[in-house]
Amino acid sequence: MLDIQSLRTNLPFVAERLALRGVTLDTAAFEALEAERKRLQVHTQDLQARRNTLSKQIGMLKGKGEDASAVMTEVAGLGDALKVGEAALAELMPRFDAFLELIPNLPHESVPVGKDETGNVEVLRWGTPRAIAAPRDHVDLGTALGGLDFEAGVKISGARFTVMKGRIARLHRALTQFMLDLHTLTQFMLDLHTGEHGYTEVYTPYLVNPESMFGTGQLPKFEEDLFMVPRSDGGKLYLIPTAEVPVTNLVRGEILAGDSLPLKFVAHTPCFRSEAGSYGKDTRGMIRQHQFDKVELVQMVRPDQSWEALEQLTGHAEAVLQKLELPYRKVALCTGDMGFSAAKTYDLEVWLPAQNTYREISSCSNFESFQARRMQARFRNEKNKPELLHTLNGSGLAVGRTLVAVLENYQNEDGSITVPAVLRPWMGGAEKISAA
RNA sequence: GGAGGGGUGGCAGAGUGGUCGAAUGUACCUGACUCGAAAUCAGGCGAUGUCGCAAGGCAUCCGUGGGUUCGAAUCCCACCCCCUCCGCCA
Repeated sequence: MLDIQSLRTNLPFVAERLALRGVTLDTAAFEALEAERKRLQVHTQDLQARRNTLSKQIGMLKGKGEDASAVMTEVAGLGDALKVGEAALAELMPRFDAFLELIPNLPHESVPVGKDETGNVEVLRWGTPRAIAAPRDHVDLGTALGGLDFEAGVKISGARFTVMKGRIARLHRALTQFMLDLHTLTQFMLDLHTGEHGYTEVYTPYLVNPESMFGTGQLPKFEEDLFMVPRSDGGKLYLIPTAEVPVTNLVRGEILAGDSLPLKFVAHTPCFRSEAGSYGKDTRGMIRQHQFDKVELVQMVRPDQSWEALEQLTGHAEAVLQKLELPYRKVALCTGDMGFSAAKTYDLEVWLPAQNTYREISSCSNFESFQARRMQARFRNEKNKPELLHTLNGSGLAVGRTLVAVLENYQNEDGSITVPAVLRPWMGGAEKISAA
């Protein structure tokens, strides 16, 4: 959510920045709402003030045992006007809030201007794709190895669900879990992030309430992208589309001590996305699923440190790719391609030989105070006053897509997969995965 | 699921219809004392919104939402959450 003051005092600027995102701010509608709000609020609060003053007089008169009937008659005359004013305000304010809540964040000045993904700017390339003659994709490779079963996923749940088996499942676990078994790759990811990067591991609920979804910006605008679980009492829970939601909401409604920042969390969770509106996209393979695992990095920082933190956090995600020796590129999303809540986003795209292109495997964003304002997440600043903190997050990494990248980049001519050296401790020392 | 208890400021904890945004303690800030610190003493210290050039004023907030009343932290209704015990359960 944007700062309402910025709209009041600098509406043309806000509209101009939003226009870069392809969003047209209805400034006339805002000004009308604001004028109405001001008129009603001043009027109603004035009536409330008079009522309060007179009521206090009644209390004082009665305390002294004097007659208060004249004052009581006077205050009774305020009743109707007050009720009308309060009712009008109660009707207006939700409309006012709804208007604000649907406005996306303003892009940071360093964000390249563009209208869609073609406007994104490559910041760097790391690694050189290995020359692979006639590369096979992860579907062929995984199916041939008996480790990916797309038909089973369809039978059990439907399109965009996959079953993993055997050593591929273990490879995925190696890429995902920390302490479930003796050695896993997510343990490697989590070890890297908790050990070398200073993050605290958290385990969170996978079902969250609407307030949490509002806090990070998924609601109210993007409900169709979520899986909703109705409760017997009429309430709702949502399956998390990313660990960003439960982890960031850890600080919702809190006023943190200034010296507790920055907070850095890492969480491994499944992620659930309905993928509404992407019916024809990436229908083959594991690229776009309703359920996938992700290791997520989240930071809460002081406002003056969030831009440094974004570079740092992105570097942490890059380190995973570098240790896996997967070629990737780092892209600064342009104004027209950024998500609703982000002020700036870097995507990391990993090389996929079978697609002969780079595909998104991580998205790292600084939300500045946009989420914090929705969540009322604050810290005590130098003046001991509550101040909104800044939030950031990034995938470190999406595990399913990392598995795809490992299968495709480490494939051998005979269809076997070389296990990346850094993963072998979590694969029982295995150097290769081959058929039977 | 059953029975009981409870949700008040950063924390602890008073307050059961009126001068209560709320005693007190603690934390924190400022000052005094000190070479400095601790201790002690004095003063200050909630949040949000809003009006105003400013000084400052006003409104709202005592789990949430309704209601009663001239007036609600306090009374009524519903809901949420926490704690204790019993039952059930991985």
